[in-house]
Amino acid sequence: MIDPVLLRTDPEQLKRSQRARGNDEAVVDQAVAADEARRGALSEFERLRAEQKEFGSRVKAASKDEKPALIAQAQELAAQVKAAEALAKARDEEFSAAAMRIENVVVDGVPVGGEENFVTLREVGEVPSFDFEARDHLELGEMLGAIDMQRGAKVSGARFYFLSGIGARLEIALMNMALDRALSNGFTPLITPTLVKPEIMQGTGFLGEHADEVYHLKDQDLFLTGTSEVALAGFHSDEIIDLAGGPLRYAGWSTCYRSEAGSHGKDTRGILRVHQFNKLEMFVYADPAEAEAEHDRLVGWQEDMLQALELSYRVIDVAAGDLGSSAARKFDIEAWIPTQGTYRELTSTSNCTTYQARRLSTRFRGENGKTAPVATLNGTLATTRWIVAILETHQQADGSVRVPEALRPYLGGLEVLTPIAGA
RNA sequence: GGAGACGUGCCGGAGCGGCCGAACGGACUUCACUGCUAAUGAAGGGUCGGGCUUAAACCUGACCGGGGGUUCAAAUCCCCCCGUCUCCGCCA
Repeated sequence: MIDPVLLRTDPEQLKRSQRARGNDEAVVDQAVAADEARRGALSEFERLRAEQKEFGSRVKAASKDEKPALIAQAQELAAQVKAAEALAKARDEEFSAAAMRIENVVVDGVPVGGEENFVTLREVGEVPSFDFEARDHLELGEMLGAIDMQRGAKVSGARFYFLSGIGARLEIALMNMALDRALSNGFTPLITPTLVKPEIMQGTGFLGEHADEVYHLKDQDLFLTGTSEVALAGFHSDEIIDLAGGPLRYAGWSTCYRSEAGSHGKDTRGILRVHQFNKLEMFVYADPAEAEAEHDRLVGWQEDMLQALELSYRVIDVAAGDLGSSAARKFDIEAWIPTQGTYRELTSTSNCTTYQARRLSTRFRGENGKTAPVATLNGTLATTRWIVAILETHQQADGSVRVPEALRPYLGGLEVLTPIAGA
């Protein structure tokens, strides 16, 4: 939800943002008109309601003979109030619907345009090269007895898998390493619900353009979350939180579910794109004034992880047209995947400014003691997908995989993953 | 799954259908007193909107778990939903 005051005072700014995203800017004018209609209807209702209240006390004070006449008048007034209230409510809903169509105002400097218009901020690490034919992550995973797609498909269908043996350990190691780092950066760990109510799903904006990618349990009317961001954003909904001691940082550990509707035939091999995976997600509630600085910190912590895992990557500033409706800016970190000869997304971090918090009603007390919406930010710290980059980047000629030093403590000191016999 | 009780402000806890945005405690803020703290005394408060304003002040509406309804008038009466607690049963 955009700031309604901004809508009144500076609709041009909203239009500029809509244009940068490639969205319709007419919705801004529609929202302005709806806001006026709403306020007019509200004033009328309030005027009548005040009159009714005043009338009510006269009825009470009236003598027995006066009462019937007064009550008759009051009944008429009551009907008017009821009609005015219904109108005000309808106008308010129209305004909300119109305002919801406006997406978050992008931060200055975000590249204009669509998916292909991203700007590369930096490339880090040397792109790995091999003096042998590199194997892809699935081939390696099968040799190591780490990934079992066939049985995944047998049990649950396409895009499901088992992580077995060292594969299972590798994922846990990765997640634990991320968690340790999050803890040392002051994050509070949370293991979150992965089924949430419709209003929480709605509030986080995932029922917008991503609606068809979300699993829905019809009988219970619950949604399976595609990221713990959903539950983490809902965590402080309808609350006034205390940011006096700095931002509130949470690290959410959860399984994530994505239907991947519309991506048939894409990334069908291996665990790059799957229906279910694990993720450690950073989520921050911050003073809006600190949001951009915090966003940079989140990217920094993500880069620390990739560097510790000795991966080659680039950081991109995602273009306005490719941002989710809640995001004002988004940085993706993409790791080099040798067998694909390209960079693939391992992390994504968004600054949602106050957009998400306004919808979920999460506020804080500013210096003047007044409440104001907080800024929310989120970013990936580790996911199952990272295994793809790790296996491919650190593979050796015999199909073994060198374990990056930083990860070894989480694998009982293991230095190399070796293919299992008969694989 | 069955039976019952309950959901009021930051917390505890009252509340006859109109005098209730809500008694009374506590916490909190400010002021006074005290060498400091404590204690004591006094005063003050919620949230979200609308109007008028440079702003404050001011006027005004909504909000007593959520949503409907009855009534001239609802925290108070009725219905539905959600949540919490207790007991019984069942499964772990």
